[in-house]
Amino acid sequence: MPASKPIRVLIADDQSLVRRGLVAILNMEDGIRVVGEAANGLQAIEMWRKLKPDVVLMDLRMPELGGLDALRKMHVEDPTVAVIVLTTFDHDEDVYSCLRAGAKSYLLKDVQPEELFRCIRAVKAGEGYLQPKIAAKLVQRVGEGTPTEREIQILQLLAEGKSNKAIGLSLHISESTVKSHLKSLFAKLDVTSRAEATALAARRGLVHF
Amino acid sequence: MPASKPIRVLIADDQSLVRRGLVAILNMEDGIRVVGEAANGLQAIEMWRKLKPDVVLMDLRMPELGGLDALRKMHVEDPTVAVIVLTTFDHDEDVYSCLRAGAKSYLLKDVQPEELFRCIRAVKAGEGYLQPKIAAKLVQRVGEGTPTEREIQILQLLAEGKSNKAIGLSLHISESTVKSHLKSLFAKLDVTSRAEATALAARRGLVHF
DNA sequence: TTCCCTCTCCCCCTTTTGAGGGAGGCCTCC
DNA sequence: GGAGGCCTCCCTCAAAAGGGGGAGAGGGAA
Repeated sequence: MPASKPIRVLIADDQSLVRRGLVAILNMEDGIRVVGEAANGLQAIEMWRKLKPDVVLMDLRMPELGGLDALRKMHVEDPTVAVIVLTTFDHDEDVYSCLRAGAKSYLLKDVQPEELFRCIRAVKAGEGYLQPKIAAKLVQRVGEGTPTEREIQILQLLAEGKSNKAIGLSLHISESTVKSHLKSLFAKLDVTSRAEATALAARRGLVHF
Repeated sequence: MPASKPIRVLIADDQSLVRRGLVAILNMEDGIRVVGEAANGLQAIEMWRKLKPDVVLMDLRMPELGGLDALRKMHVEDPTVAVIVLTTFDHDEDVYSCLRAGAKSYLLKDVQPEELFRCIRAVKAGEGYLQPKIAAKLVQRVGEGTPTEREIQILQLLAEGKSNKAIGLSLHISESTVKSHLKSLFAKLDVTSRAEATALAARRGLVHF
């Protein structure tokens, strides 16, 4: 029992129910201590600067400033920051973005408490921690064509029900160009219609409604 | 302080993190006692029969048997059953379905613990409990045309990227009929394209990917 | 430099979609 | 018995979408 120095954890989640629950669970575990709670990204950064916790447990969907942006800002200030993203959604796109932004781990909220403890300890030790489910997504990712920024932009407008012409007007490009982008986007997503593309975008979290 | 008879609560949620958190929070509150935990709908029904709790706190998305189906079965056995649906999503369709199925309340997980306690006490007292946000959805609901079963069915296939012809083949109806249904569906949803319909269906939870 | 990718735009062509009508059969509710 | 809703199917027709091809400009990497 390392009663010497408990791991100091900061929690960032906008749902107070989840926050309180996490506090209760983590504080029951030996060697782990919650030292702060934040309800949004701004608070999280602020408290992180003040408290310098060993590990940050961060939700993604938060008001004011999302977890991803908060993570990015922390990573700029301290590239060694130990952030575990803990979220309900396994939107592929979020996983990639967070890990690219320097997250040490990406956990789904259906994780077992014991695994969460293991993860916190691993991250505190400077290691990364990936669930097999998440790791599989990364493997799948390589090789697949990744949509470009422009394509995502068009996908967003498409999902709002806009026609190719309307999309072209919005982005100040010709309808032909829109169709051209959509052709390569459809190929990358492996879909054949805009309805299918919209559904897939919703599943993967490519666009945010 | 009613130290006399605490309200006996059963929790049904597949995420052990949430479950444990709820237990910790609820048990800290005077007059409320968690008497059981279930990880899916089947377990929930089983434990509900055995324990006869005063109040059931139920998540919707669960393996084996979802919260809605579990709620329905309980309601058949005991129409006075006191179920509070506690979920992350405010998909309009879920709200209507649950309340129609006999839920006494529909809470989002971003609820404050204090409001959760109030809700549990109200429901135990035989009252319903609706957050203003949820109540507003119900008001909005009336007057709007509600999609029929058939329309939802077609919407589902549409969101999978199927063409009208393919949808017709799937449902053993003519393409003309599909177009006919889509016309009234579009009017009800107030959209003009299938991509828009798909996006709206995703938001409202009309279809399940 | 050459190669590859992205973004931009164009052509051609067929198929699908969406909006307008209408109509008959089958329900249920009043 | 009607009224209204739903499901089924039909017609027409213009617009949109999607699949095939090509092509030039720019940028970054090998």
